[in-house]
Amino acid sequence: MYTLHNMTEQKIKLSVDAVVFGYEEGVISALLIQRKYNPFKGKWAIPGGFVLNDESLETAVERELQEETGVKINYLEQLYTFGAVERDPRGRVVTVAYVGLVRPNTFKIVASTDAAEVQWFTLDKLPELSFDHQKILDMAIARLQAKITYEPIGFELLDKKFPFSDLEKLYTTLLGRPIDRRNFRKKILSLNVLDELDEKVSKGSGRPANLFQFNQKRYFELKKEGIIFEI
Amino acid sequence: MYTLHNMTEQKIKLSVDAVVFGYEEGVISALLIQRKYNPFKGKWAIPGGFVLNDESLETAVERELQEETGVKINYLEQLYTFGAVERDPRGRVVTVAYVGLVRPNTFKIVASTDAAEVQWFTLDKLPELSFDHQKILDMAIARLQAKITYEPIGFELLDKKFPFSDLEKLYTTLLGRPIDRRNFRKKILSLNVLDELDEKVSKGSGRPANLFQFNQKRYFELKKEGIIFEI
DNA sequence: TCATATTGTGTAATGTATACACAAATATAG
DNA sequence: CTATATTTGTGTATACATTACACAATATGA
Repeated sequence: MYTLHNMTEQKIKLSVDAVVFGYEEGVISALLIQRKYNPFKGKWAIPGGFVLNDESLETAVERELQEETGVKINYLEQLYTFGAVERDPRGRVVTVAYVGLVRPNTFKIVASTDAAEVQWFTLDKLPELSFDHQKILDMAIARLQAKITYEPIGFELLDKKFPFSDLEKLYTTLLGRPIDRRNFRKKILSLNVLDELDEKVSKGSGRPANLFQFNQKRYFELKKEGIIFEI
Repeated sequence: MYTLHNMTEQKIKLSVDAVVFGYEEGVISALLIQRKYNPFKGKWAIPGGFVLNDESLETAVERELQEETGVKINYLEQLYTFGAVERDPRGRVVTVAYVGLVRPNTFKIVASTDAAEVQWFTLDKLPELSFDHQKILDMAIARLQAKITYEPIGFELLDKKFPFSDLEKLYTTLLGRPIDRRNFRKKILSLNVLDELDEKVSKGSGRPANLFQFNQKRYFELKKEGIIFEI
């Protein structure tokens, strides 16, 4: 243990990184930047950067995402802190990793500051990543897959109003296995967190679908009563 | 985003803290230290300290625990990273918090370095804590309660060989609600991760109990096959 | 208007969780 | 030594939840 005054020799830098997931038309993607500078110049990485002295970790993540990619994050949660001694060739850098969810269709991604390029990569076609970012991304995927079964975070990836089939397709994709449509619908509706709207939408052929909307207020009420979301 | 060379102005210190739980005779306790120096001199806190430049976060936790309390940790997992700007009056300190489980009867706790005192506190009689440590402890309790229902970490708090009633009492305590003995036993045994030994133990009056032992190897095999532990 | 595509819906069978009571083996008190 | 108290060990019936499964309704496009 050291008191702070004789800890001036601590040379550890603190950064934040965010694995940002987006979903569109049955495909999950992660947002990556191409590094403009060394180390790993030209290689892909998850967006992130160093924390400023007077900003919280969450603020840092949001600022970096804004700066590097133009993304406006919809849902953000801390994932894990990676502190292996040799994870950054520049020196000791500990990074607090986050998972973010966004609706890709609500904005345009634009590379800036230290990102040469920003791009969505579908999870089955990821490029080689810098640092230990593959490990971080793997953990983020695992977290997302686990979490959608016990927290209603899937809605953060869909439009505010969505047909039930979108939700079903999202879960099929995320869980990587088929879902029985009838049972899934029954279960989700029995959770009482979806409002069925008086609007229909038809995409191409087939019977038009009713639109639904996640009722977050109702969810928090139920959560307070100890009623849990589980799929 | 900043590159490392112009980040020499980052003044953030990184520490680790550990909420260490122990269990004995139906009671869960947390290990706390009494601070020897300011800030919060004389007040209780969870053990921890600053990370050295060339050690991993886990190494730092184990070192600090050893230095301050003499504890040999049995199970350690990262909990959350706390980075609020004003959480430490000395300046910006971000801390990576861990949860540790130990068997209190396997060693003697001893205060040293910056701990004036080390003591086990049962969870219903916790003292006022320094910094944001109450928040950390609350989160640690929540994590422990949640985790014992889907990972076999309860065994880390018991003796290697234990009667079934110990396990049952542990779960009753942790979950804070009564458990049906027969159903609990059925469920745990059906998970196939306990070896029933040919040893009996009798504590006071009553029929002597058979001893059981957690078979970690078997657990990992089952986990690899995707068979999950759930209570 | 016919074929094709997608949404919307109920029931039976299976599996899982819960509720519940008494005999066996020991210690202790009389 | 016997009776009583204490703790362990065990099975079955019921309620509840999950799963499997098929066809009608409503649209588009040829």
